[in-house]
Amino acid sequence: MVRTPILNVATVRRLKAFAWATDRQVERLLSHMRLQYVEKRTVLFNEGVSSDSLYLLVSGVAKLSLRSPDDERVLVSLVAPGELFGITSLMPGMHRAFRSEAFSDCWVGAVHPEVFVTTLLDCPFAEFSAMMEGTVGRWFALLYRYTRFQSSSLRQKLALALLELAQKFGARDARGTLLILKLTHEDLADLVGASRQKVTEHMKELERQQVLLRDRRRLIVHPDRLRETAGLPVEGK
Amino acid sequence: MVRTPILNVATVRRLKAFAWATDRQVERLLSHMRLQYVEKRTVLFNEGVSSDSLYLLVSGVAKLSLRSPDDERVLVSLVAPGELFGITSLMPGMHRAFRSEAFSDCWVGAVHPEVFVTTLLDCPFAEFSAMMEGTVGRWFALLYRYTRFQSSSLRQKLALALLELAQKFGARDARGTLLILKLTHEDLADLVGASRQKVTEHMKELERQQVLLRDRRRLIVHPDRLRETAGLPVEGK
DNA sequence: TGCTTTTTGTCACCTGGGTGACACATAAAA
DNA sequence: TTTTATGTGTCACCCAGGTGACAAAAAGCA
Repeated sequence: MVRTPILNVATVRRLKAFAWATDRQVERLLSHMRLQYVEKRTVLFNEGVSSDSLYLLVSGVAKLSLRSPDDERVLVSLVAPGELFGITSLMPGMHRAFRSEAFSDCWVGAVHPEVFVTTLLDCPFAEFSAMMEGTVGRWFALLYRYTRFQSSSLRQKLALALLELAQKFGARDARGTLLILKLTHEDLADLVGASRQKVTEHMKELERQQVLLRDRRRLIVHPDRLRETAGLPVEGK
Repeated sequence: MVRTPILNVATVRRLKAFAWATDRQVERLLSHMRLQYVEKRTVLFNEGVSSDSLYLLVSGVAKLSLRSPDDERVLVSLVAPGELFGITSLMPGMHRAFRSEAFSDCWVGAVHPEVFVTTLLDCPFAEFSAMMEGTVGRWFALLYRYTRFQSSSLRQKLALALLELAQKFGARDARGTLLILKLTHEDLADLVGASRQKVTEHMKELERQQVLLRDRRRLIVHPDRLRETAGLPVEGK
């Protein structure tokens, strides 16, 4: 039998969560929090699903992870009691970046992100989340790329990096997406954490496979094929 | 001679920056923005310094990078026109995580983070930034770790990961910092992106070097020594 | 307490990617 | 132009870390 923990202001303070909030705010927040018991190994949410809850870990350890294309698992982070997680819910456009599951038996509190924002910060949720997306949204993209890197070959890393560059610096072109940047192989090497020589080799190979082509020192890439070599699901399947 | 670009609401819209803001807000923001020309290779800010400006890239390409202990450079990201960068300034406690320099000649607009927040979101800056720190602050720590991973050996990655775990799950102990978690070598392997076998080897070695010790299945680590093997500057020098 | 399952430790062997070296091509500068 | 600097292509060689395999040790479980 598991005893339900008491979740009040004192508990929250002990957990060092919401340190900046007043007692009244915390109380209000708690009244909207659904406390739930999650058994070890249970999945709280999966990567890719849309996100509508923000979680506070009350006790136990939660795990954020990600399954790479070749089915390797990446353990992104372990969440300690008192930490908030499931933060993509603060940016409504965004889907869960990671899967979350209980690393040990846990007690977890769930709140709606709107309630969270409006009780702790008096400003409309829509404004706040737009702000978040405009400022930190990009940082998530970075984190996403780096976690993917973890279990990728150099070739895949290159594809991933070029894909990101195509999104940022790409211009439509008859032959594909033109990168309006002059990048040396050394720059790419620094970006993917590899040696210049190997980058040269792989770029040649990607060219041979028609994944990209070069016009002087400009790159023209084929996003779908890049996505494929990166091991990502191809758009429109 | 370089022609100063005109920065008005129309320009901002074209850049797709602050898409969520009203014309009036954008106008107000622009009136507080200091536009500056930054020549290729010039450093805008260095990692580790305290951050008091938020930047909007108006034209050109900016670069976020980081120098690892063994002087390897990591190119974290290239910033495209219309993007905001120098986002740590929104969390006052935080120091710059990366160095920023001009990848090509750039025009950059700088604003004070307070002005930014209070014009776009009517809520006190202090509250907003506390909120940011409490929610996305941890994500920055992750990004930081992953960017460091880029140019590290397995031994260093392990040290880095254990250090993070010690901060989250550590309890003071006579012999060092006790991790209140039962972690298998496989968990650690997933965390650093390595094979279980090699993790075992390195853990044995770290034990031999007294960087950590084991009490049954609990780890007791020595943060200073971990920091040293991770190639980070040791606290208190 | 014994039995089963999960971890740990340690091999031998293989491979992706790092390193240094150097010729060649391309750009920038004079 | 010619000169000089910077980027690219391709070697041969080396090593950190991956893989598979298996025995020993712990931890759970009846």
